[in-house]
Amino acid sequence: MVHRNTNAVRDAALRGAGFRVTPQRQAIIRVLETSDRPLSVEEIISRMKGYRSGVPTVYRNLQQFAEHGWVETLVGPDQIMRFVWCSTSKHHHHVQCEQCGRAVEVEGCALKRALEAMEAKSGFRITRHQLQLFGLCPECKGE
Amino acid sequence: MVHRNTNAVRDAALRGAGFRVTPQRQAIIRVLETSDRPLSVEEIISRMKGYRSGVPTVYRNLQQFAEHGWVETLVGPDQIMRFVWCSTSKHHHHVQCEQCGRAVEVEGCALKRALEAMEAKSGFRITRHQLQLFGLCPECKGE
DNA sequence: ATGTCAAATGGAAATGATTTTCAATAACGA
DNA sequence: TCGTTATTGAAAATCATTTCCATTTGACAT
Repeated sequence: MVHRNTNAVRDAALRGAGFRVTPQRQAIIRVLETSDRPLSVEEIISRMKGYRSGVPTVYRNLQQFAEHGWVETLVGPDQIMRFVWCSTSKHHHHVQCEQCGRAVEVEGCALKRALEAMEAKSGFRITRHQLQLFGLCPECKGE
Repeated sequence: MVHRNTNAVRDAALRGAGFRVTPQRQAIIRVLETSDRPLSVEEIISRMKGYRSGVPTVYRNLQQFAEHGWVETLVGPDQIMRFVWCSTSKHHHHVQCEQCGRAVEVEGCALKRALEAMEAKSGFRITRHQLQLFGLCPECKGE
């Protein structure tokens, strides 16, 4: 029930954005939505059940999804692109656990005041920012 | 006078960190110190006066400098590594102008309060963060 | 000065993630 | 059902970064 409904919502979103509904796209979204951490293309493909997309297809779709604000693309020091599904299209950030790798969204953005201070200091008008947070998740910090 | 003094300071810093003083290292540092924006390895090499380093040498040194906190490595969506010289080893951020590309350091970090709010929301203990700021520099926002 | 030796360099080759090409396939409106 | 057009994916290309390794060089001791 829930599952079927989720799929319907997803397909409607795809169509609404002008996408055709293909099993590849569905599979990519399904994997990202159920992942608790950012995934590389390789990881996305290996986690697909029942359907295996080609590499270029996954890259292409992720790029398109990113343009729609559905996924965020993260490039760490290892130079590998990783992708997180964004449940909200509102401005938000991700915190990732340095121990277990799990990442969660932090909705909203508490940076307003800080950005104003930095604008004053630098003389720049700050129009865009990207914040990556790392730390310990509730479980990992517990021990 | 000033120039000679700057060189002496730089060489002393290199020796102090256990590096040998080579013309390549001096050239890399000189280019980064006098750049008003992050540079790729290709750009660093093409800006060297009088001395041209090999590509692997530049990468190796930049990595070492980054480990010492002398440079910050930025990887943008174009997947190319760019490097900025950090005049201070204290925590700071960089704002880059989206129009002209110029980047400046914003010393200090006004995020303390914001990070506490995000810790409360997420349940994570935030230990590290990376903030990239973009906007318009004083000149470019003027028109 | 000179010798010694580990650190440093750099050309060439390797690596490997991402992108391009293009022919085949499939979604979807008519 | 059919035709149009987006989408897919295997293979090849791209290209920034890294590795290899033979050669050079900085720094210290003699």
